[in-house]
Amino acid sequence: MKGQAQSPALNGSAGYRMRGLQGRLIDALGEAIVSGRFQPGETLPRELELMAEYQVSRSSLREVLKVLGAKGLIETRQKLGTRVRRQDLWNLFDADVLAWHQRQGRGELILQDLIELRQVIEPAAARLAAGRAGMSDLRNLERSIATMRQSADDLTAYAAADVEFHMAIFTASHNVLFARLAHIVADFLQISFQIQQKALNDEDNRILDDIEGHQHVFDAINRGDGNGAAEHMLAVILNGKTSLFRAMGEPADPREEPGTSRPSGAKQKPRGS
Amino acid sequence: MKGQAQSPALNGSAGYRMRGLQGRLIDALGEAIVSGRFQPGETLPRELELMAEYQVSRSSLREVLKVLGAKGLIETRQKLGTRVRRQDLWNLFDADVLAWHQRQGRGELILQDLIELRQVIEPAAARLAAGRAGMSDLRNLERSIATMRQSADDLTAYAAADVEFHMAIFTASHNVLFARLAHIVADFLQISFQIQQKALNDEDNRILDDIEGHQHVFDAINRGDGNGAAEHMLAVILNGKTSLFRAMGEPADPREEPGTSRPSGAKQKPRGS
DNA sequence: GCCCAGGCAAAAGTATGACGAAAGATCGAG
DNA sequence: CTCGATCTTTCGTCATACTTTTGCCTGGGC
Repeated sequence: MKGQAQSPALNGSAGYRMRGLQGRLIDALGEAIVSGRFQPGETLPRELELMAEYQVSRSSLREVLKVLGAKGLIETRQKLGTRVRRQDLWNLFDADVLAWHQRQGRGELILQDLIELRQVIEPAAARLAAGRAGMSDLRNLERSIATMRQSADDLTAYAAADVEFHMAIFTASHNVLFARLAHIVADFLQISFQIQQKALNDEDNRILDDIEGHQHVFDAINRGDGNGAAEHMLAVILNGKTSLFRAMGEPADPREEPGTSRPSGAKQKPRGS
Repeated sequence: MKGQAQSPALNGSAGYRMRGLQGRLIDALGEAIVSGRFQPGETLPRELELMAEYQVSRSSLREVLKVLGAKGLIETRQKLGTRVRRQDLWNLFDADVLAWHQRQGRGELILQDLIELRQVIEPAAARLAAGRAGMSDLRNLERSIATMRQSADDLTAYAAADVEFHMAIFTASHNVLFARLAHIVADFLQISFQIQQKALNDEDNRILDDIEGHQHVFDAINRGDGNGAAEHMLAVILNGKTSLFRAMGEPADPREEPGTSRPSGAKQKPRGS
């Protein structure tokens, strides 16, 4: 399970299989919606047309639409048809929705928002962990760091151990909502590693710093030092952030324009194909 | 309650309608799973049996199962049947899943975890808002506070305005992930208000303090003071937390918190000078 | 005795056609 | 011009049949 394929759609987070007719259709339609091919507010083709376009039966199509509806992407009502919902209603904390964004241009935007979230969440999780970690939590953390040390030359193994460490922190926080975020962060980390793999190769002494950073987090948790744990965790994330941005060849500059709402401007797209 | 006018969490967040046969079945099965009637790892009855038990056709049942699968509750594979997934794979950031927890005993547990999350997220969102809020954001915030002031005697209107304020903060952070959390927090706040309605009635001078707290948050954002915004937001949340716990007649903190018996705002991120 | 290949069967996956229900659109009565 | 009954479109639900996947069992080979 640990070494699951790095297939683009990080499966394992959704309760359905990505393979098969329906799975592919979920993927295709989800990505089409996220990509903006179907804009929010727009009503996408009726069931009959979709059946024809994607060559599936009504049952399969409807099950697909139900899934997308459960993820908050669409909303379907009788007589009105199926409409794409406002973007802030999409369930962004869903691995699939995240992955669809990832495969579009917006991926990097989400990535930055995710980093901001991590900067806030993970120090807090570490702080909680410092006060609540049990024996098994500490053992998991220790083991992850040990694996990181041992596999400083094997980047794949290193990445896996790193992911394990961060997930163990969330688990040790004993807060189910934080624990849920762990999986989101884990997916994020896997994407990050894919991006910065080359950068890490270039200067792998950074890995040693990284390990030390993780060690400091663990030490703080181990002695119940919540503030210390939070601080060191923040440092770890910020380090990862800078090296990630370097690998992306992007300025570590956050967004500059907060997205001015343009009421007009969007000319109506013609219906049909 | 059947009143769907402002039925809190249930509809509005999911892309499907809660009414109708399927909606009811989604609700019933989801709640049954969350309640533990079907334990994680356990495989629930096959489609034929479920059809018989709930008196629905196979198509409807399968669409229901697809929804629950999309929310991460279950996982269905050929030949094996439908299994309940590990709890940490459930999509807790889904309004329905949260509502199902709410309707069980676990509701209060989640409530506490949610408060912890808010203590971390909302100050951060306020901090971001201080740096990014645009004109329309500030106007929305101002309007919410004004409405709060005007409706200090009408608790329902007050609650609505309060929710609006917190959502406006998230929006002003211009981070889509935070914006997504806004809806979760909004649902939480509505539940909170239902619980503490009587408590607020008892001593409604607390409302005035509450308003002042919100005003301070706005002022800080308005002058671009990130740290100030974060601190005041934390204060607002902690105030709400204590009054909520008082209303629930529960001990304020069953769990041990790491040295935050008196949560001083001093642990904020150190900012250069 | 262990292991792998192949077939069996059970359950989900897919397809089709029909009817029911909701809700926007239309048009006539007042 | 307003109101409301009716119409019509589209999703909601149902029933049934067929296909595909996959766990499991059987049996032969090493």
